[in-house]
Amino acid sequence: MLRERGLRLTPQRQLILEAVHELGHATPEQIHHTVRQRAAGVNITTVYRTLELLEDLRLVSHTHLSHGSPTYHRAGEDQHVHLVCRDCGSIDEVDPAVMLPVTEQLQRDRNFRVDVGHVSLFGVCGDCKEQP
Amino acid sequence: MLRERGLRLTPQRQLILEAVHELGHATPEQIHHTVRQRAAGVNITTVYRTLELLEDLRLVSHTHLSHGSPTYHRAGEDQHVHLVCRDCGSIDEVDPAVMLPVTEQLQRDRNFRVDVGHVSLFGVCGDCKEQP
DNA sequence: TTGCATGCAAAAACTTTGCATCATG
DNA sequence: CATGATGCAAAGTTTTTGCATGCAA
Repeated sequence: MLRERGLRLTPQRQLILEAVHELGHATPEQIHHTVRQRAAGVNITTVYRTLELLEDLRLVSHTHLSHGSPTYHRAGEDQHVHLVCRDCGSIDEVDPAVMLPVTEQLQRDRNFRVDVGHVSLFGVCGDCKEQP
Repeated sequence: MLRERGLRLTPQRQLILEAVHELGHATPEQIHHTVRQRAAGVNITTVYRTLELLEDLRLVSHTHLSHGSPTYHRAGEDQHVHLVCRDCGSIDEVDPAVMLPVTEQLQRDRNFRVDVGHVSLFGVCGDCKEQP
């Protein structure tokens, strides 16, 4: 995909994409930390630049979970909806199919096409509901 | 509500809450700008601290729209779901009822309670779909 | 009068930019 | 070997913190 666009395949880019896959959901800083374990010299700047690039290529996607930095995750075929617990911060994933009734209705009523791979739903997870 | 918790009602807090209501969806900086038109001395620090407080009290809520600062909006009775266009940045609001099928299923299957007032759905609005 | 709230300044956290050097294709 | 990519340093943004002062109750 990189070469198609006249771009270069570098070790840094490979490592960063691998880290996103391994971590599931991670901030630029967490990704940087993971990459550094394999290649100590990689700069945080490169992480930011590469994440932006990978997002352009639709290889990763990001969402904002409550406060702080955005988190990046794999994108593409196996999209998923995020369930973010506002109490414990856990991130669960569900099949985007759960959104179908909503996306269809919004398509009909508002002519709005929801980007399902980008959805994060805030709330309270089962564990936290039991411990108020 | 403030007094119930032993907190104080100050002009700054009133103005900030008013600004959130007037603006609909606004970043801390936009809120600060609006508040300053009525009271020039109000500090951005106070805006941040007050928004956090008002969120605690469930009087406002925030969501993250793509990149940049979070946006704050009124919360409480008249909750709404946000439709954010990734192309033109417009923010539309819809009745949270559209989410009912999803929230019910997640409640059943995952024991996850969705905070409907906090939902933002990314996608492409009708206007932008016609102009690629 | 009490102590919560504010303003100010400074620090912290996060992200972007410019430029010389490196290394992919 | 041309030019896209990286590392470094520095600047830009956004948010948080510490502390003295101010003011609501």
